Amino acid sequence: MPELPEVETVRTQLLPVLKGRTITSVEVFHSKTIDHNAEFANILTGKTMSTIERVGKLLIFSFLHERDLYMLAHLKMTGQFFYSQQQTVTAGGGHSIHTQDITDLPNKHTRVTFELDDRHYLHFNDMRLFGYIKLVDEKQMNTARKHFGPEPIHKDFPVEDFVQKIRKRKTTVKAALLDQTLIAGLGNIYVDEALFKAKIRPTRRCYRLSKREVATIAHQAGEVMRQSIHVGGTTFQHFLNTTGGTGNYTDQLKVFGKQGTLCQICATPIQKTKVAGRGTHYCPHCQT
DNA sequence: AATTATGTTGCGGT
DNA sequence: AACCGCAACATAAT
Repeated sequence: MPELPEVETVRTQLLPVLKGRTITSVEVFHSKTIDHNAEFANILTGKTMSTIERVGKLLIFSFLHERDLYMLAHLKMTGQFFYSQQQTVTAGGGHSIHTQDITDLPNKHTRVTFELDDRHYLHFNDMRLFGYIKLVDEKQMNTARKHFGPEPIHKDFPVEDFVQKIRKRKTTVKAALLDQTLIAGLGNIYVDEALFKAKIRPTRRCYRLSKREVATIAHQAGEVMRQSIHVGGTTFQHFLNTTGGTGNYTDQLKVFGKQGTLCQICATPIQKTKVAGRGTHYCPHCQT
């Protein structure tokens, strides 16, 4: 499940290898992925990549000398970008369970392949077809940006404003933290991890949280995502980075997927329940 | 072999 | 405006 740290990992891997590269051809294997845009390949062919930005879990690609064309990419649940070299000789297969053999691309889950002018390819794989890559103009790009609230990894995250907004909500704190317009970048994994570090139960009602508790949640959300970015994100089920490797934050998860194991702080078994319609993990002793 | 859980986002309805 | 439930999908597990 790519959340902010995983998408940022992809962005920082792609930027140096794609910047300045010209797209020489585009192959679309599944039309839904590109929003059924018949001109997708035509428009991109010959375009030179420049910046890659990330807002929440959304990637925004821009192109040299193109002020009114942007490519938005969302991985949703199972989207993956893979960067591979053109094959000149047949390579032997890898045997790892989790990592993808990058020489075996495109494969049955590849939805779009971009051919680059330096004998490399960029592949977009997406098993469940929720992800998308779409071309938009500047106005649409700015509209997409406005959808996202502030990011807790940012130094000037507006804590006071966040406290005010959160405390107006009637839902559980878990539901609020998943709302990308309120705070951007958290998904199911990092919400559970942040709430564990903040010692707050996911079922707590927003309006019953103290100002200090809300500020702590924002702080811990930033901490957990910054630390995850530092080690290349979390691979829980599907996430792989652009070279097919896994994220190393998986080893540092305290509650997500840890139901039945003992809390590292108090040795109480970690519980799993459903909150806000989502699988939710917490320590019943540490989190109150 | 049919059913269920998985998780992000956007939409319709309250 | 806030909130809820569900749809969009494919696959593994039951």
